[in-house]
Amino acid sequence: MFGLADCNNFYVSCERVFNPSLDGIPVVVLSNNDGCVISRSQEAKKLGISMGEPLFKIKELVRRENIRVFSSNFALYADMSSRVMDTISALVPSAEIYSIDEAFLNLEGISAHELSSLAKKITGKVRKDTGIPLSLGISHTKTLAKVASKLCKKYPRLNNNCIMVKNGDIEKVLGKFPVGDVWGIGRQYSAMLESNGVTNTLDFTKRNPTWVRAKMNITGLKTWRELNGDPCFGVEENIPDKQQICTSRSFAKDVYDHEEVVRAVAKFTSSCAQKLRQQNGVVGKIIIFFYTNPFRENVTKDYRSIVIPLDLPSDNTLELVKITCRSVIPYLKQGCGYKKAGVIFSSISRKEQTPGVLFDSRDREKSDRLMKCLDSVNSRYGRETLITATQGPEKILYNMGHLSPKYTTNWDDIIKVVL
DNA sequence: TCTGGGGTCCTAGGACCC
DNA sequence: TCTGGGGTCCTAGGACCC
Repeated sequence: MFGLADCNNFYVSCERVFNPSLDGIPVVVLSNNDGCVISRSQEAKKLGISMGEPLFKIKELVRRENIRVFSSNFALYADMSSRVMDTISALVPSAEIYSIDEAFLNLEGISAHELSSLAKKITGKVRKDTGIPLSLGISHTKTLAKVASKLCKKYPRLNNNCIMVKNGDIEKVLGKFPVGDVWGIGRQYSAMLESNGVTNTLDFTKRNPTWVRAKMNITGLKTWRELNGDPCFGVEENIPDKQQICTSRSFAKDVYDHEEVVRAVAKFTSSCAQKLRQQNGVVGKIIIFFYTNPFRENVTKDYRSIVIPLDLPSDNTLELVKITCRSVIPYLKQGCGYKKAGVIFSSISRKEQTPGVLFDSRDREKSDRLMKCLDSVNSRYGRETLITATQGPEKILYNMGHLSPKYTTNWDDIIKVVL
């Protein structure tokens, strides 16, 4: 048996834990740079605000309905997430943290009559200990458990628990479940299925597997099998190393001063390097991209991505920043106002498994000591206490005008709240 | 004026090997 | 009429996820 635990309206719920005046009223949380809506309270959903809606398109609605708006406070959400995940993990044989607000549960060895009380225990304890409302779906496969958890959100009378195990029940549910809402079936496939006469999920499960394989490849076939009760995915406990690490941001304005773009690239590179060292990796290839505002007309447009293969794999912020900044300069076009830039680390390998290089003149021990020092200063005194000179004092602005306090991770904010 | 930021897996096709 | 047979590795692009 598999479970899927999914926090309801997670970012909004995090804001509400520390600010109960937000209960019962419409609340939304915005993406970085205050661009789009990425989390909505039930009341906000009722007002017709959809996921990914740009803020400027609903300005009038926000004013009229008195909707409370928040910038994304990822320090807070990440900390709340780990509290939720710890609470869940303590109650089940094992769990896979699937995203910031979701976990798959391995319910092996738990008898059918115990499931219901366990489910109540999990949602109850998470609510009590962390303040976060949680939906829990249970079924024979991960994909079916996902369906069950979505039912919780649709039917309040389920009380956030949905155990979907009887064949008759499953058929009834799938007969009404839109195929596009199934985990693994996105926009393209649901359009394709619809044009082939498949609308609900039960229709899909009745299709011939050969047809599914031909139209949707092996991934689609696995989804089909899972919906038919045949598990294809297990609960993965060990978090694998990332194969790619990316840091990118949109800027508040179009940036014409190219020195500012270079500084941003330095900042993104440092951030990637720090994430890279956390998993003891070294990077073999870097991709830098930057572009002008794609939504704006009548301006000089530019979109570029630069691929830099490294001769010597590295995890040293100073080396990497030097490389990315030097590489980006010749490609920035005069007269272009850049709106977004990013850095991707690719071809990542584990440091201890990377062979040495014959003509490597670098002093790796010294480099390791320096990076260790850099990371420990920044972890102790705050993320950008120690930065490269190239990164310089920050000038590029990011819109983050509705940020709540870091209630759980920043001492100044904690003290403010307590007082 | 204002439009997010991360990731994964799979496949086809090209370049290469003997 | 006739043009080998068996592989691997890499990359770009397309689909998906939250």
